[in-house]
Amino acid sequence: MADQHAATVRRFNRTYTQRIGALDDSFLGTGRPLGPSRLLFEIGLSDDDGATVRELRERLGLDSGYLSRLLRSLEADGLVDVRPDPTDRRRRRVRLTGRGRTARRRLDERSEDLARSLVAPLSERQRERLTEALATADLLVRAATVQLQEVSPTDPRSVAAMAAYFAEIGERFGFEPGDAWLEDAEAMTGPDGFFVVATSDGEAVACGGVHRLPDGAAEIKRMWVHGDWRGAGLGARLLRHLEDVVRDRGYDVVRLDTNDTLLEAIAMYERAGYHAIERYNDNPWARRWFEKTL
Amino acid sequence: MADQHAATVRRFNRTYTQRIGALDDSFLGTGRPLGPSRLLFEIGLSDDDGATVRELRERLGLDSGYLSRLLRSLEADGLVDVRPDPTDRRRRRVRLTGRGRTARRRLDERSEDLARSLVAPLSERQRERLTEALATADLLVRAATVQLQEVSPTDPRSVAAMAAYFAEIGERFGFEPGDAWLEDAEAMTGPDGFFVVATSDGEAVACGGVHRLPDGAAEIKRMWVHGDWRGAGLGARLLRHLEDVVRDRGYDVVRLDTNDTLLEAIAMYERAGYHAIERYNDNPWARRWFEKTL
DNA sequence: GCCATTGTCTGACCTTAGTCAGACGATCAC
DNA sequence: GTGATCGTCTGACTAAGGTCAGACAATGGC
Repeated sequence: MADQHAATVRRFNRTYTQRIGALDDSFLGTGRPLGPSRLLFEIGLSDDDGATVRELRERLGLDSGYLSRLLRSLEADGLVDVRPDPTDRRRRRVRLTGRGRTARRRLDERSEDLARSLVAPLSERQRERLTEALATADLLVRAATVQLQEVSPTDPRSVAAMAAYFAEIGERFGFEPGDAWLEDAEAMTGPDGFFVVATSDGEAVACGGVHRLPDGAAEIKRMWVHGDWRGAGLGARLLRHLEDVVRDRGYDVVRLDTNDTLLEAIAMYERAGYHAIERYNDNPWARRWFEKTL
Repeated sequence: MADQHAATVRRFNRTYTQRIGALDDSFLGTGRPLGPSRLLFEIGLSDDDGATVRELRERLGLDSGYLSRLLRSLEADGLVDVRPDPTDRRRRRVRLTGRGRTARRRLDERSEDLARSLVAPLSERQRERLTEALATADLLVRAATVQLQEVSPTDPRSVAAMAAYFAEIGERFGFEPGDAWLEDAEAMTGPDGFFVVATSDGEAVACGGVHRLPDGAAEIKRMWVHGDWRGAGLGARLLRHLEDVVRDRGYDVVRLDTNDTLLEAIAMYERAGYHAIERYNDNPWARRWFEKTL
């Protein structure tokens, strides 16, 4: 079974590398070599403020020296504009110039043409099947390659994730975190607590934290999955990961609370072996309480 | 609609290049750079006779000088054995040595591990969804990138395709081509006839020919699609292509015959606008006759 | 037997991609 | 204010990937 999955992935890899990869390289190479083209493409994805060099480095996974050189070549061609970030003058912000946007648009068109020419020989029904299959594969490959990492709850990624979390429950239940946020953050560090963020392309797509309850049990809090990512099994994976770390830290009981309208979350907790218990805290927003013995 | 297909393809491309492509490169690079590794891999796909240099060049799409150099480096490492082909001493046949097979196997294992590690974070159900999606995408991408080209009916690819065709109808209907094969081949060249082969990875996966009937109509013959490729729309595409060329050559009527057990073929002809007519030839194997006005 | 063609190889050459060590200014913690 | 750290850049270097023109032997067509 496992072998069959691997075999399919490998077969697909071969097909992809030969048929699309080759085309892809040629499409990006409109006069410019691949490196600069990819960079141009990536810069164009940023908002009006542009991107910092560091962001680009992470998104593209490039060496700092190499990236710097690539930027210089784009700058020499008048395609980008690099200037210090006013809030931190060590950082530099990169933005497309007018010419850069034009070049980027041309690249975009070439890429679009390429994609169209790939599906052109197919019938409409086949095209739909292919599109559906690729969309599924895309979602799952992204989900499979999400990075789970323990970071400080005050790390920008954590803050972004928790802000999204609070915005969401604020909208749904009128919940307002107030100052509790900061106190909690502190509890989720040190020897007893921790915080985990799942990132994809450097963006936080899920998070969850653990702190110690007065009676010595661990409590999972702030568990959140980005709306676009629900249904990809990310929640279950994150939960599993949190439990693994909790176990390593010597806990043997985990508790958590949730609202009774979050049916999918409740179902997931139950599938993961949690059972309902009595109210163990005074969280006004919570309606259901769960516990699991590790 | 069309834009949605292209957008999905592009989105997938981006995901693929970032997540799998990068890993893929690293996996193949076991000490050896990518080029030699891919070559090693490709040589290992051939049968015991090995592959000719030309075959490898086509399958990998490499420059002849470059390939020659790559071969030399593998040869220097004692991984392959290159010697003249006894039937045509201009050609050279490449075969893996014992060490080559070992190296190739190691590569294979790494690739397998990589594929497994990609799907590892997913649940079994997700793995199945991914596998299914990739298999579908694989088939359709292959189908979309099949090359249709007009070649002589005596070209090795044509001969291979027709041999497969005759073997198949021989098995199903006890049909024996006898000498008719050669005469027909001649009719499918020159100004009045032609022969088209569809190839994928250099292998013939479908074929079809056209010759002129005594009354001036065109007749499609030897239309065949490889068993593994049925259901991918290749037959319809080939038929459309043949019709296009037929029209260019100034014909305005096309006819063809088939056996009544080939239900799928018949359905395809009907979908393509062919209508049944009376027997117009003395082909003992035929039970149905069709015509289409272009 | 001759000439054109085919199949492969060699040498010379070029671009792209990427690494590494260190320089240098800006910022942060105290 | 100072030392540590951060963020970016520069210079020097290397390997990989690839192109092109021609050499040369084997083969096929006539």
